[in-house]
Amino acid sequence: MSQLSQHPQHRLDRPPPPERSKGVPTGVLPDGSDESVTADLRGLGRLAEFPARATVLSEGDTARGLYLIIAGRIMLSKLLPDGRRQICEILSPNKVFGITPTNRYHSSAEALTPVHVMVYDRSIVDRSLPLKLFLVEQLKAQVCGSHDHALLLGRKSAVERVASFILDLLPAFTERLDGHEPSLQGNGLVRVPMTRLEIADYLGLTLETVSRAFSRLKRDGVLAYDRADSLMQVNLRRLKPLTGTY
Amino acid sequence: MSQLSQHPQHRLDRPPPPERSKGVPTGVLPDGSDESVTADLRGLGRLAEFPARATVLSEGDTARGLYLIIAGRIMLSKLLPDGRRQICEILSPNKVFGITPTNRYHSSAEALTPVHVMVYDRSIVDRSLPLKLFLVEQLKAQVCGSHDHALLLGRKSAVERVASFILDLLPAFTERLDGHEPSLQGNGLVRVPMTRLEIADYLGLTLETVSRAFSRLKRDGVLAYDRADSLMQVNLRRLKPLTGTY
DNA sequence: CGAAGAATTGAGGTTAATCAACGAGGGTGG
DNA sequence: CCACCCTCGTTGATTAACCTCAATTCTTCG
Repeated sequence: MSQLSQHPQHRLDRPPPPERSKGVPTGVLPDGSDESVTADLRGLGRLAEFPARATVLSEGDTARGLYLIIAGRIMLSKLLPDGRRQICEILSPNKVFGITPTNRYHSSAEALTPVHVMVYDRSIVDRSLPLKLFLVEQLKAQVCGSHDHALLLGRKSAVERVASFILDLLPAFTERLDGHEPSLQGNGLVRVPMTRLEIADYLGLTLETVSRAFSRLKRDGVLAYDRADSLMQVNLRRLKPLTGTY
Repeated sequence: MSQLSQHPQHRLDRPPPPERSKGVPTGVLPDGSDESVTADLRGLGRLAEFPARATVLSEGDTARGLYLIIAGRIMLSKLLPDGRRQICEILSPNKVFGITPTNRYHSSAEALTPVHVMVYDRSIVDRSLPLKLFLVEQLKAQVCGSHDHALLLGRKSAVERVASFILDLLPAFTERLDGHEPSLQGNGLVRVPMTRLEIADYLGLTLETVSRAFSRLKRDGVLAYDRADSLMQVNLRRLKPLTGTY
């Protein structure tokens, strides 16, 4: 009856999640980096590497500097005092994090895959014009991405959220299929790099609801998979209308 | 049974909402602008004014330029094809909108109050360094604000969302009350500048749920009000714990 | 092989949405 | 000036979606 105890699902003690997908060689960087865009910014910072699931920075920590993803993926999250978690963004190479208008980090950053990042001290950021100009472009994209995420969180149903999430997993394919392409995408496996709990925290759902949505999409023939962490087939023509966006 | 028909509540035909609070003289600019910060950027753009509820720009329109709020408030929103709406941000003076990484606007902007804005053509923005540097600072704040909003939309209950919203209405007071200040704030009225529907679209709820949350807070003695558009008293000490954040 | 975490699935409960009725406030026109 | 209308807001009854709790299976790893 307490209105404080509804959305939650996992409070407080959150054991460190182990690295996923042990069947795949780790240490391999999953995302290709776009060398050209950031090449001129390399000299200003220092390179750092983190294994999957490592915490790169924590909400509330004193902001040491800015991070630029060279390779791998990062997720940004925020916690409520009772342990409810919201994953706010999932960032790819060339995206920045550690953004804050104050002197403390506003959200936590965790490596979703093994990552390579460039770290720029605050003093460097303040002085480097190219870095700031780069920042403007990246922040524009991140603001728009946040708006899409707000629309998903505030107005989409569970299935719509999961369908949207899966579609976002396939950036290489979302550009195509504007008309009549092969509806089955069978390029081997599409990796699902997050656990059901992480997906749930990203989509504002519980892990059970995410699991049920996946099962439903599988049962309805929209997806085909054997393992939770990879999709063998994605029927885009049927998936897209389920996102609520099209 | 259709999973497409849950969150909605208002689809398609959305009649133009009339201006609120007819009892207050309009044309008066509600928010004071911080002249100092943006003074040096004034010469680059042109000033424009919009009455309350005017549409400043629409999602999907070709991006003509960038907008800086001088006075008044703007809300940014996105629509799903079936009419579900999410208000993504509510912006105050010195904030910018019309941000897009492409050549089309990514969300719509509507005046919540009468507004004064500076309009900067894209070509100007591309060339003006001071403008870009200002942009960086503002975008940092907006990214963090979007993260807070994601946490609210994804993980907070209806009452927590409304309590958080009300707390955000009182920026002049949120800084105080870190310890033991007067728990009743009786400086005349706190204006609620949005209709229940707009609040609902901002908080990812229905207008009925918002209304019930207000009623509950009133019944519980957390708020006191006679009219829906202004609060006579806000018990901050009791409101804060209801936001889920503290 | 056994343990531990992740995922799935089912049963039941709770929140918020939906559907509906009513009332208050402001504007308009007779 | 009053009747009417329209929108907004409130409140109640009901429904539906999602959460919670729980049991089971699967995978991975020691």
